[in-house]
Amino acid sequence: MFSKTCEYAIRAMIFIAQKSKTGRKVGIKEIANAIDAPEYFIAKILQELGRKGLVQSLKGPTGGFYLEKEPSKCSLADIVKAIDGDNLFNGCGLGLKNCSEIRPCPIHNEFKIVRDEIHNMLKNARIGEFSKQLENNSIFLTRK
Amino acid sequence: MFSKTCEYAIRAMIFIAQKSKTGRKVGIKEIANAIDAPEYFIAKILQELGRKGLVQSLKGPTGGFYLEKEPSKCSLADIVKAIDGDNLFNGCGLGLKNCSEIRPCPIHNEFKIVRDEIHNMLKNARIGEFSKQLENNSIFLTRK
DNA sequence: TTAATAGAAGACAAACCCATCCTTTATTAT
DNA sequence: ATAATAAAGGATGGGTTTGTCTTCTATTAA
Repeated sequence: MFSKTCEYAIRAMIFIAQKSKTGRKVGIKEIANAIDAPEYFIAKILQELGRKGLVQSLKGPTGGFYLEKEPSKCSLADIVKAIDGDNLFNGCGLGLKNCSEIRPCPIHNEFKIVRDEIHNMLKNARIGEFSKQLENNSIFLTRK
Repeated sequence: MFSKTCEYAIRAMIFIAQKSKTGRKVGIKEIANAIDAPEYFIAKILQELGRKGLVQSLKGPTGGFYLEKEPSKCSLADIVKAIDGDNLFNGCGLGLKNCSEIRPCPIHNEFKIVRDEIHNMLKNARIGEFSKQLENNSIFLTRK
């Protein structure tokens, strides 16, 4: 469904959103540890998310990643779009470039329905909405 | 959503199902041409589908690919499972190995809903059901 | 039986994704 | 000011996916 990069990105952003609520910045090592992801790799991913304006960062001691916008402003769909592009939300299920209403592939209509549901689900999921559950340990970001 | 390999596989199977209705076998070149896919590549893919028992073939003159089972027996879900595996139908949206009801990721429940809808959509789509529309030119398998 | 045909199988190449390392730059605490 | 800290940026390697080519094997038509 999502690329590995994108999965890490979503997990990292949810974690940063939680920590950012207290005004605290989080370093790459802490993030990598918390979401059980390769350190150097999420460093790269967060660089990219930073360039896209989805996350902010500060260098030096006490530096790290944080969110300047309300975490409620950023949806999982925003992250997916930034990393994997919007092919998942707009593309043809069978990979046909010119698939459209007037030139549909065999599963065009059925696929569009589920595609839109995925899109809505991700648009409605805001990175800030999981903080309490994370603290409760009722949801998790690690592999194991 | 699906791998390129899987997209080609679905398109090829739908095409073979259509041609197979007349009892005719179709060659790789004809398939590659009809679904606008790289010839050598779908050859490989069809080999794999053959090993999995989803398609039959015969070598030599008048040989080619065909379906011995009713095309209505084979669903798109069968093809996806054969090529991409069933991670799409069972896996965690955020790539967590141990994500489950009792240890859910943040989007576990919402994701499961759309995942199941995709699965049902693909289970209900049989490769044989598109033949008439293909002949009508009301649906298409080529990129352009 | 022979020649032509067409898929099977194996090897190989290019592109992309995933992951790691190293140097540079910015910031802070002292 | 200086040293320590932490992210940014560039380079690089491994693995998988995608795509191609060549040889082998099975089948058919003549």
